[in-house]
Amino acid sequence: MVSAEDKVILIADDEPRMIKFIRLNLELEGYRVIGSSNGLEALNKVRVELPDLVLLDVMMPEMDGFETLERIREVSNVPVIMLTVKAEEEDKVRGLELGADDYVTKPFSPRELSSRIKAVLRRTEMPSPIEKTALRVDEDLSIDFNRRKVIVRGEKIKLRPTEYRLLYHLVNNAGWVMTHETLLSKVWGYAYRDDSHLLRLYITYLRQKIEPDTSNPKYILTERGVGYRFVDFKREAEGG
Amino acid sequence: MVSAEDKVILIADDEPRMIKFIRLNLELEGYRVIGSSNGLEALNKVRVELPDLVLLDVMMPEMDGFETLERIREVSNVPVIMLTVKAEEEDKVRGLELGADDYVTKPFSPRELSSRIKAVLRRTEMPSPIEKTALRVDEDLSIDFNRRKVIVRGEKIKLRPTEYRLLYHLVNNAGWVMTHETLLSKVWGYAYRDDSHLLRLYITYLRQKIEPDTSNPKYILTERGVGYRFVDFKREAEGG
DNA sequence: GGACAGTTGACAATTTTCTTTCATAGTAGT
DNA sequence: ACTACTATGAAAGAAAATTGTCAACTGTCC
Repeated sequence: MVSAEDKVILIADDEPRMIKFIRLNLELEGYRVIGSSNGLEALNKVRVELPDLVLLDVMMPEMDGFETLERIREVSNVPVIMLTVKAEEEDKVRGLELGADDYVTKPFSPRELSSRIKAVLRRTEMPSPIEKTALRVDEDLSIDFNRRKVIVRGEKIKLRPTEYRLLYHLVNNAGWVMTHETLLSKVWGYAYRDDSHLLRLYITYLRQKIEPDTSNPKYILTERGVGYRFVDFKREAEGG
Repeated sequence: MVSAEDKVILIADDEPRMIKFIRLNLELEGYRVIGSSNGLEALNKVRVELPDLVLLDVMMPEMDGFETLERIREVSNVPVIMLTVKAEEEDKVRGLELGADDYVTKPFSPRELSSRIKAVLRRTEMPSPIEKTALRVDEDLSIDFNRRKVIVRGEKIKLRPTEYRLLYHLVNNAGWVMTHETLLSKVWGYAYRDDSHLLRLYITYLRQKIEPDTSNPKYILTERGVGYRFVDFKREAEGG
């Protein structure tokens, strides 16, 4: 389904030549590569593009790699590999403590970078779901991703694997709009990113299973022309 | 947030610096850390200290990680994560077959180690050990894993060794979905993890022996595309 | 040999996935 | 308000994958 070929890698580096160099090599291996020239841009793209891995240059103007990493960690658990010129032990420790997954010192060979990426992806591929136990969306719907159980108005419902994966991505980003492309890419793989028919079909399936009123959805909301959004139940509950 | 409070982690590594590095990071997260510099020492401490998890370096003088793991398994079911320098596929297989719970390759980041530990603890924590006494699933089925006895509608039935092991893993994780891979790996060994045909066959055998109606199973439920799940009889009984 | 556990092969039944088609709802322009 | 247009939703069924079962084959132990 989602093969290694569908992995999206985000690079943040203020040196355009470095981005070009990395992009060239990674695309050869079948990754999809997104570039960004500063920390803030990278931070935004992490939210929007949901990359599978981030390469973060430590030395960038304005917002350096460490600060960027810190702020990425506030919104995402995406694996991060830090890039730096010197192998300062102190930098390394700091990066790792802030939640980096690995460290590569410049200059590096394409082979080295590639093998580090593979290693990190392999390690982090384990299910990183919403750790807790059952998730209570509201009194009518609760979802337990660990036990793979969805309860609708007191009854356990059956979800097919694809429906389940789609729901997972929607709920995991509750409150945020997921574009058609992103959802297709995450659930079916990058090659399906234009197949909006499929997405609509499975959205329908899901709604028929969890929505009380299909023609007036309260969980899976349509964002016309953009994508879908799962209701932000965490904030809704607070009443703010 | 999973509290690491009062979890005890035992490390076995002949490199004092590695122990120091791990200790530093794990204590920051609230674990209690016990070090040991060789396999024999680790084995003793497993018996005495009853740790919640063991980190076992593969390469140690005298008694290596595999042998240590083997001997630990004779006296304890404590979860074990193996540490090794290279991701040798062969080593990995061997470790998993001997009953390791996970595998981390050096060098690793604190973040990675921490998340692996959390994952393993979460996995191994939930299913309460059913060893103690005979288990009454419902009025038609009870199982005594101590005496290797299974009673179906009042009559003792005979299970073959493999059927028995399969049932054991299913019941031991009642309410949780066990993936094909996990079951195959636990029951037949890691090398069989792709042989889903075998699994299906034994599921059939088991059902024919314990289910009142094979075509509508009430104990062993199919989770299509994923694996199987033994009914969560503990919760079902409560009526929640 | 005979009994038994384990494994492999074949195949039908079932379920899931995807394609196609048509209907409907929303939007912009007039 | 009407029309034309686009995006979305729903229905039906073909195609593909998964699952359950029967039967045959292998090897071991007595």
